Amino acid sequence: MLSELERLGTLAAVAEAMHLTAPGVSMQLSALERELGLELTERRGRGLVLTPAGRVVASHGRLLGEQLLLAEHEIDSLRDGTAGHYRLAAFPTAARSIVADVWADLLLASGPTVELTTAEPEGALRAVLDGSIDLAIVHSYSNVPRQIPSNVHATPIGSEPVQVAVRSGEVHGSTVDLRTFAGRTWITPSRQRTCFDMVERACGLAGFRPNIVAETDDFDVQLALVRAGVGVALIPQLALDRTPDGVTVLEPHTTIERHVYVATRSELCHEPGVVHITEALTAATVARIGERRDQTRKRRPRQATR
Amino acid sequence: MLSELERLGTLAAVAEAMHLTAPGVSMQLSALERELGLELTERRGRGLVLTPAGRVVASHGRLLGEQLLLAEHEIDSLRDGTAGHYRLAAFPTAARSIVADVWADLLLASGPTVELTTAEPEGALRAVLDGSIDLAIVHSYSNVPRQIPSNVHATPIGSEPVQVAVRSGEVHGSTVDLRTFAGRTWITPSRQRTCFDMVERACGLAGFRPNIVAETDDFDVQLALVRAGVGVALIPQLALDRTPDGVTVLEPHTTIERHVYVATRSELCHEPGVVHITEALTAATVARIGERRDQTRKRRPRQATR
DNA sequence: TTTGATGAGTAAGTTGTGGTGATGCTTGAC
DNA sequence: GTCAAGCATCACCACAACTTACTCATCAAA
Repeated sequence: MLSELERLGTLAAVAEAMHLTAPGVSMQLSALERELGLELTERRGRGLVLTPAGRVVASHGRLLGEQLLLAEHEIDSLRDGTAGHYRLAAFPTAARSIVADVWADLLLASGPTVELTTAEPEGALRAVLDGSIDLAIVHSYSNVPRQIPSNVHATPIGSEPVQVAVRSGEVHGSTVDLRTFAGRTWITPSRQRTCFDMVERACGLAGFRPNIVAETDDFDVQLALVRAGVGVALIPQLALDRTPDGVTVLEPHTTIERHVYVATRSELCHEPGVVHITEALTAATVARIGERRDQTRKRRPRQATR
Repeated sequence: MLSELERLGTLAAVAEAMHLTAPGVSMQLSALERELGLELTERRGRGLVLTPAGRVVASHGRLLGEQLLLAEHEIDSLRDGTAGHYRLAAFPTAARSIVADVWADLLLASGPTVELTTAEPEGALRAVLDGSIDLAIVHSYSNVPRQIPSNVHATPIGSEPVQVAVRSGEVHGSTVDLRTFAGRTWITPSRQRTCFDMVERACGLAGFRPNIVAETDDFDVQLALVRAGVGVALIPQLALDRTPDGVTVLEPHTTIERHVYVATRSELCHEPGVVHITEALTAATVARIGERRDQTRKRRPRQATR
């Protein structure tokens, strides 16, 4: 009201501009003067003008109004998913590939913002359940089904093949039977990971137990060890984008897929912002793993339930 | 409320923190959700947690709260005169001397801020009357009484002597009788100024009419003309801080004083901020004109009235 | 499994703020 | 001098915000 009064000069004009009556405005202003213990207006002729103090208060009022307008605008964008802030957890390989890709797009598009932590699927799903995380990027191997809690919704965003990494020159051809490596030493993820189970089961299906000589969750470390001739390893496609020279990647005869999902609490899964981010992640995953996989992928991963 | 809820986790705790009852808070929040068309909270066990949208709204609420707090703080300072914003007019010589001095102090002290325009006393007083200026620094010569409008209050902040400026070598000694220059050519302010009347009356009192060959309100220009030997001039002390070489300044036998006032509308004259600025201006004037004048000044300028 | 404690949500009742309309007073224009 | 414009005050009304009382859900301990 003060700000309008400064602009319009008379209380009657302010009242009209604000769709009120003059007494209403008058009472509001005198109430404010009483409350603040300051003279804000001063009669000049038939009109009212602001005192210096009134002008200061008016400018604060304008500032508050602008802030409120800003808030309203962002809240409007919240409704259609073009704004918002989400806490995202992703397993490290996804974080450094698809999340990094999407993040750049989000920054450009001034869409929703995210806050990233890296976590293995087990921990990420727990965090989704207890509410400390809004979105989790998790994975599950085709030979190690993952339990998804009942009130968590997992949207598949892509699948990638698991490949065999061997020292260059050891094996020829582009595909290979795992049996070939029955007698070899193996490099695997650490035992508490489902990635470890994936390796164990793949070898089991091929009829042998792997002779494990190194355990690490860092696929870059695994690749370095493979290169050094320490052993062989099963490594998902996404982690192979920086395969060092001296390491050859082969497709196993028995395909193993790693399915990637975006997991949220069921209540959130239809939120426009979540949908928006999920779509962006899907696009990034497709771009990373490539259309090529769309043909080879026989069984499209369906929504995982308990 | 949302912000507190984010911090405290339960609605009951929020209610207690805000000295309300739980249903009150509950109704407020559900009203907000209805109004915005967004789910802001979500039940988790016995408590309530914010949805991602809720967190965004909460952060806007916090921002608004901070802005409001800032406003309250400044309004508090408004009451004791340590904040505020005032529109100040000053005659050019005062603007470049005492106002410039005070401005630096105000910036340092984070006290009230000012907005300066330069104006000759006539215009400045008109602006004070019509409200477009809060404070005016005006002057009046001891031999040209100035009309101060009835509802304008003028506080004297200092007095300065008017000196005779002549080309160096023309006259010897430190004081001089104006009669000496009866036959000389004169440089004066322009005719519509009271400064002009001051010169005319001073010469009249000395028994002659000045032979005016140059009119300019800029005392620096007057000094340059004096130096060039165009004529002599009567110049107030404040304008003499940069007397060029080749110009000698003499005290006339009949003292002429220029009184400097801060003029405000009567309603404003006791406002703490106005008092604060007036005091600062007084201090700056004393510092400029010097304590020396306090002795020579016989008649302390009293508050001017109609 | 039952039971009690804690907490969210709903319903009904109360209060006080924020507004309107009528009226009186001041100011400025014709 | 008269009239219109505009602010302030008063009486009155409506509704938003809050309270109390109660119900229902959840969780922990017996």
